[in-house]
Amino acid sequence: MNIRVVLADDHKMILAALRSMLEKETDIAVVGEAGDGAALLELVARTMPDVAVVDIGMPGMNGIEATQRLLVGQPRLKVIALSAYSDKRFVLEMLNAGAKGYLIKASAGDELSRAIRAIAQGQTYLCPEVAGTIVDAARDKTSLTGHTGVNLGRREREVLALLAEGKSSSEIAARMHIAASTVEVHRRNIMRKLDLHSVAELTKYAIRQGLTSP
Amino acid sequence: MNIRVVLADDHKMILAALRSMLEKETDIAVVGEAGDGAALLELVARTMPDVAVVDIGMPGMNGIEATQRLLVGQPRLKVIALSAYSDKRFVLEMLNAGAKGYLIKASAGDELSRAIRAIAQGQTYLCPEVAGTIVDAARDKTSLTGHTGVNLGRREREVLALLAEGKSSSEIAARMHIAASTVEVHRRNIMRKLDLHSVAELTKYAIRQGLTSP
DNA sequence: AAACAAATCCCCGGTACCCGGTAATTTCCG
DNA sequence: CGGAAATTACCGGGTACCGGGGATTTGTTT
Repeated sequence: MNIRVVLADDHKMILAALRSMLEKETDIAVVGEAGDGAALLELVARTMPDVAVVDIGMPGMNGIEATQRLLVGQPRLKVIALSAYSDKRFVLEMLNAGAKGYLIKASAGDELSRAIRAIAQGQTYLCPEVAGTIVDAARDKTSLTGHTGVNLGRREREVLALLAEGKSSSEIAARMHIAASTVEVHRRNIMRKLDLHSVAELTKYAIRQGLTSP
Repeated sequence: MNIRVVLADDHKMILAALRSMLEKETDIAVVGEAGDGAALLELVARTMPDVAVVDIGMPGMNGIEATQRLLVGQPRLKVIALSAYSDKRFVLEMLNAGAKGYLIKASAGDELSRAIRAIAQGQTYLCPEVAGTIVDAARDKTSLTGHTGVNLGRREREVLALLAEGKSSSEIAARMHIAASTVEVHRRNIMRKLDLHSVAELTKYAIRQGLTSP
């Protein structure tokens, strides 16, 4: 019985490359590809796969949000997160969202098929780099017991996205039809929540989150 | 006669995936993989391939610098740039560096093999998105005739990298053992040269250049 | 030698960011 | 319903960014 897999990434070429890598495995069948979160939701509902390999950094709906929504409708689906970064926040958020596996793109190529098989059997698979961050986080149990603390509000995400575009507070205020002072409060709350202290760090976080493109 | 190809990308999994995609083509042989610019130089000198597929965003030596150095030693080598972005500056810099092809990762998967065949026959291959930016640039011929205007000095690149890390001017000054005022001059010169006007834009540019990781 | 670019340093002024606190309203969830 | 969170808004202060100018040294090019 083949393991039915769908792939989600915003780069078509990466999708095609991952597909041909997985097609070499006789026990794995790639039954669909999606370029963004919305397409992934539709694809999963239609094809009912066993495993979804989801890139975190996708435009529009990012991988974390897509995973949350996905598992509401398809609780039996197994999700493997695929990301360029092993950032602690992403790992925890993605696992909290319900992902059963986490790989970084710097992992060896054959780790993906091994992860798929492990996850399909109900196991959890983390690549070594990520496993390290998990045990670190387990030390200060606050970050595992509660949520990660990084739950930005809808408006805060909007502000963050515009900040990362290079917009000034007043420009953002005009765009969002609120006072500049409010924009500043949002920014400061974002910085406090994420423990970041400069526009550069905010920008990089927004890029990792998929809120804007580099 | 097979086309001998080497691949360079900082993500091992992407390398493996691209390799298995290309191995389906009977007339293309992948003879090596490199994870950064230095490894690519060594690999090319050792294997003497026909074509090098180079990701622009690599840590350490980025794809543009690697391409320049590569073509000094191996003028007959054909380089295909592979990037997540179709930014005008990168396209022009990469082509000026000597690349014969430019693909974005959002291109269709089979474009890579088509591009490799075209380049191996001495042609030039640009994906549609990039071709558009080229003709746009051709309109104001200044950007094609002369250099792209983006020739940052060594110190300017150092400042830019630290700025994109979230460091303040005084922190950068301490790190580089120069006065804070000098750091500010560098920053302003960078902004003027690149026509960017905020730390967020500088950060994104630095990321695209591979000067820092998101 | 002269011309030029790069890198270094300083001054000034304006603006926007960064951080602190306070507080009202709306929205969401137990 | 009641509390928590999100969203809205303002005040004030310090610092750093942003843009303009000028000046010197060094090294390269012509």
